[in-house]
Amino acid sequence: MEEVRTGAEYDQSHAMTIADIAEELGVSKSTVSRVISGKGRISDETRNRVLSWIRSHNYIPNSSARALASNRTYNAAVVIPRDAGKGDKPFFQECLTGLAETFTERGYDTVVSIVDGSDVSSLERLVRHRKVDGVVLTRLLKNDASLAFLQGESLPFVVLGTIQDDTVYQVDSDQSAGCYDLTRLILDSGADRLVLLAGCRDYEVNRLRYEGIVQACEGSNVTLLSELWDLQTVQDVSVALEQCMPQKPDCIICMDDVICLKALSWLKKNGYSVPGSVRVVSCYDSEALKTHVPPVTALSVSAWDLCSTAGNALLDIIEERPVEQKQQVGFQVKIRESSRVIREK
Amino acid sequence: MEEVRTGAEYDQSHAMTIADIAEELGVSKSTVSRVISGKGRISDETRNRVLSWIRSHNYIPNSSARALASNRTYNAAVVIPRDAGKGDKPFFQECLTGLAETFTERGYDTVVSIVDGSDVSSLERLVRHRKVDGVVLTRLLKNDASLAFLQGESLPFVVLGTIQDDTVYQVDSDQSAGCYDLTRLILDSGADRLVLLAGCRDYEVNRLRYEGIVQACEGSNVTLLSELWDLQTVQDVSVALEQCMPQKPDCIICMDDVICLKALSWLKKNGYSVPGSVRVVSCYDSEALKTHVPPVTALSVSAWDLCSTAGNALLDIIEERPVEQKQQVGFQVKIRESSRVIREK
DNA sequence: GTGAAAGCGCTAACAG
DNA sequence: CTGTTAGCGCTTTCAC
Repeated sequence: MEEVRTGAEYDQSHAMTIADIAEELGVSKSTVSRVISGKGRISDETRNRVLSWIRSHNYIPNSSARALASNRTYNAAVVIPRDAGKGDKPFFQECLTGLAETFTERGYDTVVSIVDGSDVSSLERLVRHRKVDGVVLTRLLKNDASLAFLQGESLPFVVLGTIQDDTVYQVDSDQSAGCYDLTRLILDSGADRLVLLAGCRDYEVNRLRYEGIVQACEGSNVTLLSELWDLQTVQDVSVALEQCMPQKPDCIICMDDVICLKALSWLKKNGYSVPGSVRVVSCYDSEALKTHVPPVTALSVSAWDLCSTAGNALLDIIEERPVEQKQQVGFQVKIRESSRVIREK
Repeated sequence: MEEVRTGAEYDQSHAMTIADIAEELGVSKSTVSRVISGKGRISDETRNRVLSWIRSHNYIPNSSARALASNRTYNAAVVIPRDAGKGDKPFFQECLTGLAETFTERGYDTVVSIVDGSDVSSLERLVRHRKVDGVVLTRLLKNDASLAFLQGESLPFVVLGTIQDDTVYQVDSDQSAGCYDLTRLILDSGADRLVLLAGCRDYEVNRLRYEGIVQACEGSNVTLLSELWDLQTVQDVSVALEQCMPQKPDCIICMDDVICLKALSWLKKNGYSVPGSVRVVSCYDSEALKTHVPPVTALSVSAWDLCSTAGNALLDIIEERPVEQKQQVGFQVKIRESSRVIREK
């Protein structure tokens, strides 16, 4: 039974095919194909014979052939912004890991596409070459080029984040609600002189966070002392703080962990203690904030939840299962030292 | 010329094929195939006719078909440890970005495989399904399971890191030499009471760093006051420091940025100033170290150099160009505040 | 339940 | 230089 190909099993170039299996087992190729795909009726006996042969010979089908014939690659793409290297590092890392894991579990492999601002050529190639069955976008800009491109193609995709257009599948934590809660927490504990240190206005996520913050403030008839936008560099943050610290804020709201860390570093250098002279909170949690001295109060969303939801949604769309257009995952306000009330007002 | 398929160009399911092109242009499929692949002789006229048709119709070949026929997927895999989420984050992120960029430039797409310790099943599937033409491993453990698996397959691969076996393609910075230089620097500026805070003994890279450190010490007839290994958690590092600070070291060598940050945090909490009461250096640089207060002296290797070298090496192997078995990229000792000499001895 | 046969879209000898 | 002819390995009607 095995004399013909002995030893050849280890040679990639002479890998077995369903034809080999069919021949050895005295059945037809289609029969073998059927038991592999699980489609069509097969007698238990035949199925078992084929399956056990496959297992014992460690057969794995050639996916290019399968892709060509079935028009399905069993690959899914995840799009990562090139500048993930700066800034929100852990988040995209976790996204990638989480998505890859979800895909793997369901028999798909993960292709990455790094896009740089509006240059989505790598994504374009991937999609046009039909190398993937679907795409998940891990971040959304205003006028997002990847989004625009994908909307023009007829390929399933889901975005991590929130977007007005409800023809696109999206999963997000409720950023507004989260920031609302976080801000409420601050306000309720007596703060009323708030400043906001924010990042790039182009990010949809920042808009949503802002919305939540402002809503909470309005609810308490508080207005932000200052709001500084488009903070990128250490320099930017320093300038922003120099500008707003004279206003004697009692709490600084940072829109993400990166800005927050820069702010904390400036505060320390300039002799402000946290939370003694000013309290600090962040709308995005990270390891660094957690281990900071003092630990920083922050809004925490589980990238893993986000990704497993998004990944499964994508595969469901691909496999034509029903999927909700808009899904949300939970968030948590992690209350830590940096927002402690030192002196009651 | 376009009347037949008007509008169909936007429909993935009716994408054009070389057969369509051949027909419309009155040439044969192989002619079209030849101009696309650039193989074989074609008259300039024919080539231009085909090329301009392709461009104006925005034709892109179907890669599954190409893969099946040519036995080449134009995909390359990068293997990332699952626990990249904890610890060395930026490094793997940069690796992925760097490799993806290199691959893209040369017409390949990037497939990721997250492996979890010795569970390399996702890599196995990828390789056995023949979904990639080659693999780069971004980290090496002692008895690395991915390595072992790949050595059994006849698929090109290159590893980031150093390994004894010189049948495997490898690219690395000279970790030993780098750590040697770093340690020398410390010793030459008068330190002689050194302690080492180290991570997992299983990492080849840690062994190499250790080697360099020890060599430098021997050159100066200094022995490490203590060396603490397998430090993972904040807790581990605290215990380690509680144990070695009573020995009054004048410099703490941390094997990587993660350990270093934990150490710095402990030192601060426990009233030690850096570099005042003790100097601190790290064998691996990171953004956090650079922006730390004070900035930390560290050995810096450019993940980007590493990756572009490794990525190109892999593709060269795949495309059967000559490649050196072992390549090294440079490193730099970034001298910063944390190792400043406060009181000359 | 199973088999025969016709592709999927591209590549690669082999002729001319 | 270009066309003809087989496939690559799997899926998928359509018969039996």
